[in-house]
Amino acid sequence: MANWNGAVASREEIRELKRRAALKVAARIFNEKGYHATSLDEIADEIGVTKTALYYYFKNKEQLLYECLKLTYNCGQTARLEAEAKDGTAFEKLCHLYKRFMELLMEERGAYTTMANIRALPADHQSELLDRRKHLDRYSRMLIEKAIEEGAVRNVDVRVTSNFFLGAVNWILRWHTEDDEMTPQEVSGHFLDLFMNGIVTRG
Amino acid sequence: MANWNGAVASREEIRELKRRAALKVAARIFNEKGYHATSLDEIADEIGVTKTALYYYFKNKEQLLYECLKLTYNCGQTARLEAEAKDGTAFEKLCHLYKRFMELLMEERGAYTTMANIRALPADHQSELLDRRKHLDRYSRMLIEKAIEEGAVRNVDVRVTSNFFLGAVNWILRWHTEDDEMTPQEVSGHFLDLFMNGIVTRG
DNA sequence: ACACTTTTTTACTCATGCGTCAATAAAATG
DNA sequence: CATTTTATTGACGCATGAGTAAAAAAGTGT
Repeated sequence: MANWNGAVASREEIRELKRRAALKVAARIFNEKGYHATSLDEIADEIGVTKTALYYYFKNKEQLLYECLKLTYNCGQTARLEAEAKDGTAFEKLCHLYKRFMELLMEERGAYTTMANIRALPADHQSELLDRRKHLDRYSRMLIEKAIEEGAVRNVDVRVTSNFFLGAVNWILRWHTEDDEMTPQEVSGHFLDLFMNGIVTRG
Repeated sequence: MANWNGAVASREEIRELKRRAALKVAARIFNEKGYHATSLDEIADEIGVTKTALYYYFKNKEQLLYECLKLTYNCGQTARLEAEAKDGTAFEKLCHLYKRFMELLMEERGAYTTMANIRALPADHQSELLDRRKHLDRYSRMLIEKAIEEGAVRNVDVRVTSNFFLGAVNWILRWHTEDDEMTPQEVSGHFLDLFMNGIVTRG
């Protein structure tokens, strides 16, 4: 057997690439029209295969949704781990958490932010994702509270503030497309600027 | 025929009340689970009638969606008209527009903010709502621009800023329920505070 | 060229859920 | 209390779209 030393993808790699590509297409359409409004035929058509081919890569439609949502929480988790690893003030960590979360979401085109559809998943996947969401949410609220104690952030309502920014972030994938004139870095920078200016303590 | 002088609702009024109640229930579930994930049976069950009864009040499921979305744009329109009528700076008008829009959305429990499902509507309703959305969006962007010219708002990117706040607002109906501990006024006040502090010019 | 595996398709089944129709119940009218 | 109008129901037709099984096609190694 020829060995191109990794220059040519192996069958396994090709399979994985196709899987990712399918996920990406699915996520794009989910973000545009919503999970339930999207049919597998539609996703398959877009890729250029028949629906049945998808079943070769994914167990079912729920699996597709589950993996898209998992990518979203992976973005959050990565951002959180980075923020935790960093040393600095809670305010700095908060900035890092949000900035990276947004960047990763926009870069990872297989992410899907509409959490309403978590309900469509079987119980075990559902609770797994809800737990991960809670984890991220708790961490972000904790940082806001600490940043208030530090004096960097004024005395805002943590719940309202958290939901405020979460909504703005979740909305991003609805209007920012892959070929947008603005890069993920620009958008996330701008968002962070708007948000942080809204909550910092003023001299 | 008895005339209770309006103290007792007439048949027409009762019919209208039932219609509104049905719309409210539908909107709540739409906001929770999404339009396509919601069945008419589910809505009917919640009200305590059968699906067929709904057809006595609404032409079809799309009609239900259309009216929920229309309520959303009515909120926006009302807020816009009030802002236009007010005299004052663009910044003041902007505050009024957003504040009232949020308040009305939360008060009008039949509103549904997930615009992705506009696509599910027939072409004429679709373009009507898209037009109304565009109208509101243009007005809000115009106010931001004017407020920048006035010097009240710093030189932010209008498109990004507009999407930032729109996302936060659209998300409200996902987490704020009718029996929330915070009133619509409190929530909208807090949101406006966060947003405006993020964009104002600093001395 | 041949056997064998991986990938994709064609042709189907089946459940869900929208929408309709005719029949019934409830309410108003005279 | 009979009659008509209003409101609601139960039982169905039908389209859509998820999911399956078996066959065909494409690819790989000998």
